[in-house]
Amino acid sequence: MDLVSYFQTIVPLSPTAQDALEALITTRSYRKNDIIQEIGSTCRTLYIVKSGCARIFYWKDGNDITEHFSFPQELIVRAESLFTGKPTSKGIQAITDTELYAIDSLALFKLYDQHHDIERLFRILFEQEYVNTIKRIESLQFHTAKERYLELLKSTQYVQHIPLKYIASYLGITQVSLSRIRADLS
Amino acid sequence: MDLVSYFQTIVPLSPTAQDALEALITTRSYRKNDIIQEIGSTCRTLYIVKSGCARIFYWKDGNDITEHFSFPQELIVRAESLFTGKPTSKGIQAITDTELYAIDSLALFKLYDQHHDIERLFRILFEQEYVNTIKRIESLQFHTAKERYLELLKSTQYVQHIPLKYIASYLGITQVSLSRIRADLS
DNA sequence: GAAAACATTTTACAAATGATAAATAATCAG
DNA sequence: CTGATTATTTATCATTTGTAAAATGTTTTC
Repeated sequence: MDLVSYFQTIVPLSPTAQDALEALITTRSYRKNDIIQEIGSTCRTLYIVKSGCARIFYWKDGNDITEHFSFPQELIVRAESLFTGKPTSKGIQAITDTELYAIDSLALFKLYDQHHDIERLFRILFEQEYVNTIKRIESLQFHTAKERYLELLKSTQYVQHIPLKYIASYLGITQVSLSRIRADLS
Repeated sequence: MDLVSYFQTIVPLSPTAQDALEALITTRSYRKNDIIQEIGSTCRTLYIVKSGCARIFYWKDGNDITEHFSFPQELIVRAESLFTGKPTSKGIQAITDTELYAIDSLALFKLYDQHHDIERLFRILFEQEYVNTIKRIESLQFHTAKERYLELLKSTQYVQHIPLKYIASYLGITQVSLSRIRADLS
């Protein structure tokens, strides 16, 4: 499905809003492991996954930490930079070969002024992200690592394409620990 | 400071928007430990703390878990219910004697249609909440319990009024474990 | 296809945290 | 004020997770 059509399922958009938004959307392709946005940069582009999957990651004490995975139709944005205009110590990387829809953030924010419905659309999209993030906190706060792993497995078939080391840090545990959990399960 | 004046520091509001918003804001007082919103209810009111502090909490396996603390000038809202219209297994409780600004959510959403600037104001307020939540994930994902406790201590002086059992579950550890951490620090 | 690079599992031991119960300390209601 | 209730600390032991290093498995590159 076309991206603007998908947006229409969330908020009805006026024809001019549709056109204005359409004009901003480009498609970009990345190979497995490509860096999509560099660590330390400022977010100036919103992405939505068209195909493949990608992750938000950062370095902490010499370890590569995965903070977030995105799969088709999902946003992938370093929100703490997008909303503050400040650089972030996080980056975005393609996990598999990946196609993304890209939207320039400054151009989008200009559209907010002219098109109330576009601002509303992205308000709602980010509200949904916010709710997902709250659920993630529940999970990190009071589920065991094993429970969190099983939850992730259920969430999407794409998990099988993701290297374990990425999954381990996403779950907040070491690779060794995840390996033990997997050994226990079989 | 008056709440609408505070809002103006975030987004300029037209005089009619100011009046419309002002008309929605009421003040409510609660005594320590009062339940502000019941577990299982649907969120129909946004609150902003005027004085005191409050928490969002839920029950998990017979344990009372604190998910969030709010202090003066901060929002306290069960977002997963506000944005979905569905009931939530979370509640809101006053930790100390507390005064809240209250805004009816359905009335607010109606104002969104008439006042682009009001929708923008709350878009930005919730974007800020979203960013805070992302920071919380970083903290839960890769800081030790001791680091998370020290971080919380730094964040606000109000922490001293909060019972340890609430703090422990907020940090994702048991009360006993938090007690040990405190013993280590002195 | 073989060497090199990278990913995952296993092992052994240390440290952190959980569970339970009991001991103290602090707060509240009459 | 005093007993009752609630909150916090301490102790013990079990479990989970971390760290480091080595072994094994898989993928990539030439």
